[in-house]
Amino acid sequence: MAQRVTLKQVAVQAGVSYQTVSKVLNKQAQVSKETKERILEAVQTLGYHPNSIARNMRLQQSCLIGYSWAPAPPDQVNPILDQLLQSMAQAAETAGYHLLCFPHHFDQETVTAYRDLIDTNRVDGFVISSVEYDDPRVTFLQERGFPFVAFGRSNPELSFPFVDIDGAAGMQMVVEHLVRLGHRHIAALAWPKDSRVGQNRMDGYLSGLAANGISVSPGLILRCEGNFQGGLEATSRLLELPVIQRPTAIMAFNDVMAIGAIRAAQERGLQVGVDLAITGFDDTPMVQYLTPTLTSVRQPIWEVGQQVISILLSILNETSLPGAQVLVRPELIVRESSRGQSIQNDKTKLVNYP
Amino acid sequence: MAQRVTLKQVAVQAGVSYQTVSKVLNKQAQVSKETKERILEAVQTLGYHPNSIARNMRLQQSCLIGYSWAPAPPDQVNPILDQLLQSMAQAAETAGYHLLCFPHHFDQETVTAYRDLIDTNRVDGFVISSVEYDDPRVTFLQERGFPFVAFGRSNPELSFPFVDIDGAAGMQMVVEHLVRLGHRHIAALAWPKDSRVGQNRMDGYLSGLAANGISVSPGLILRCEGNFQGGLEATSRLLELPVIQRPTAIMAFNDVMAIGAIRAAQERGLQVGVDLAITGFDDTPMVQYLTPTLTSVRQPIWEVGQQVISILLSILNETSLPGAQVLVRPELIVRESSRGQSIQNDKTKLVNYP
DNA sequence: ATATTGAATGCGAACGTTCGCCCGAACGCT
DNA sequence: AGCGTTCGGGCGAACGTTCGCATTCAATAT
Repeated sequence: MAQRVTLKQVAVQAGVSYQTVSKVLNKQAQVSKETKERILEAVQTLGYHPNSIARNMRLQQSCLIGYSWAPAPPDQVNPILDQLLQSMAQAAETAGYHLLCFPHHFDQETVTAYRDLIDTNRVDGFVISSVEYDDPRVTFLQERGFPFVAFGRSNPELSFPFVDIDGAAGMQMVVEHLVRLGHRHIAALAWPKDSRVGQNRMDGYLSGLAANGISVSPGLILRCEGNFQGGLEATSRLLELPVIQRPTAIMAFNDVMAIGAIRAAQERGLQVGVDLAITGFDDTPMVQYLTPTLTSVRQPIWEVGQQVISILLSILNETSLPGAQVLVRPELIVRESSRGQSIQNDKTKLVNYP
Repeated sequence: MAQRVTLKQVAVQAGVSYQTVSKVLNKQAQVSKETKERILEAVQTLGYHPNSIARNMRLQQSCLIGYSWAPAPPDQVNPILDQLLQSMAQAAETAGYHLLCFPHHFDQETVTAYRDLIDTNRVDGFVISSVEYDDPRVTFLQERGFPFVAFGRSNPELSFPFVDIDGAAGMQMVVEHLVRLGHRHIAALAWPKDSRVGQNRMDGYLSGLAANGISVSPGLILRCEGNFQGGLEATSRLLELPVIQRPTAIMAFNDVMAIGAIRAAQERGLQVGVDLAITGFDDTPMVQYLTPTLTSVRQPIWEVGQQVISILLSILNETSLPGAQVLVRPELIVRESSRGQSIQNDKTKLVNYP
């Protein structure tokens, strides 16, 4: 491996003190044009690159942003992880920052890993995701006064910078879409009450119904686990209701529940999209290849990643409005499962309500 | 934010020089029992944690492992990213290392990002994945003599440390399985010839046939893009062959192609799993919820992550056998699409050929 | 009694930067 | 001619560690 080139070697080559080289490179000094050129030339020929560890040492920062996430359960895949990481990494890189990814620990206290990274000065800030009510990470980081930005909200009374998807708006779009198709009996496959994201989507479902003058039928709201089995069983129960109470449309709170719902309907010989509308949430890439293709709500993850990093960087540079809170609108993707058309495999229509 | 505690403060508290504190903490010195206890007590009460930037500065290392990956195309999801990252991050953490994730650049020369990270001393080593023939990263890192481990092989003549899935073995398991069910006309939905992974899987397909005394029918090998559309169109062509040439089983080189194949078969009114066997590769979590559920090959990603990091760490500690090359066996997951049974949704049988 | 060991600890130096202060020279002004 | 101002650049210091060598003191061997 080539020996590292340092400031001093450049300085010798250019015949100046090494501190002057540093000044030139940081564009902050008043140096004559000639010496400046001489120095830059020496930098070129020697192939000098600043040692970031030494810079970090001097500047008392690491230029690293910590990020950790809960792994997806084995029967599911995290549909946004790839894009979120790429987006955040890209936004960070342009500012000279990088992402430090650390593993999620179920067993021990969650905040331990965060504390260690702070105590050892490894990171300058955090991005946290999958934020829940009374999230221990939020309270911990707030107590320590350590910079962080959340992807997702928490308790309304807690005030901290976040970026979140407007899940309520997304659900409202779905309701709107179904109502236009003539549906009035719209069921919801919801999550347990302790889910913050679930509550947000529920709000959208309810306000969507209200906005269209539809009264809520408690029997059409089923709370269950957000997986295939949950969607399957809940839908089975819905389809056993007396005809007059039975829903003509089912809104699942995520895609994998919708897939369970489709299976339940098909087992009863129903043609999804014709006899019964079913919608999902997340727009997992594969749902466009289901039979029928699934109507879902797509989250603008790239934008979330950009915003999260942008806010965090402004906090780190202390150029921030203290409590930036951003909501981004998702996008409704209408497909066969809610359209009542015959099945075609290559048509996907994008509808984005403004 | 609390003022940072340094070695010197601990030293003052314990009444020794700060270098002695360092020695105690690194367990390398001969210090008396009493002072050792006094120092450790001071460390406790002051809450001292070593500043990792300063350590890195002194030790001329960053304890960071660089990792970058090509994002999945928009209609697909990377089924292994989550688990691979968690596995690598976990393995790294136990050795005091962390993952530095940087974005993939399509436009510029791929190695630029790698070069920058090396030049600025940001990372101690790399993990690279999606390795192809004549991969520029391999040649670049070999030239620079910079530590790295690959997830995936490249040209056979290149010698570097890697961990790879034995894709050939996986495909052979599939052939074996299909032959036991009585299939003799087994088609392959393959990838373009420049794909290293594709070639590896093709080898397994061919040797699997040979091992069972089945001669290769060139008409049953179709090369196409590894996406839904590719699988759909290739399967359509296969199903238009004269009955005597038509395959009774189709092995797709990945899951999303298999999904396209299923669609093509269903459009012709075939019952997949009964009239025609179809298999995938990767065992993307969602394929267990397809109709019919999909037989696929599962890759032991957790193990890959552990091995990759373990090898890299041994290189960094110079305790390595120079060219560790590890193959891990995948696992065949048999489901309805190749079983010829009526459709049931909750039965998944695992078969792992030894 | 003196030389030889060994343990326990102190001390200087270095890793590669950045920052602020200082100093000399040149310049323009009264 | 004297004085303040600006420009160009040098220099010391510090960030918090770790490492190797020097030093002290007591114990043992000669």
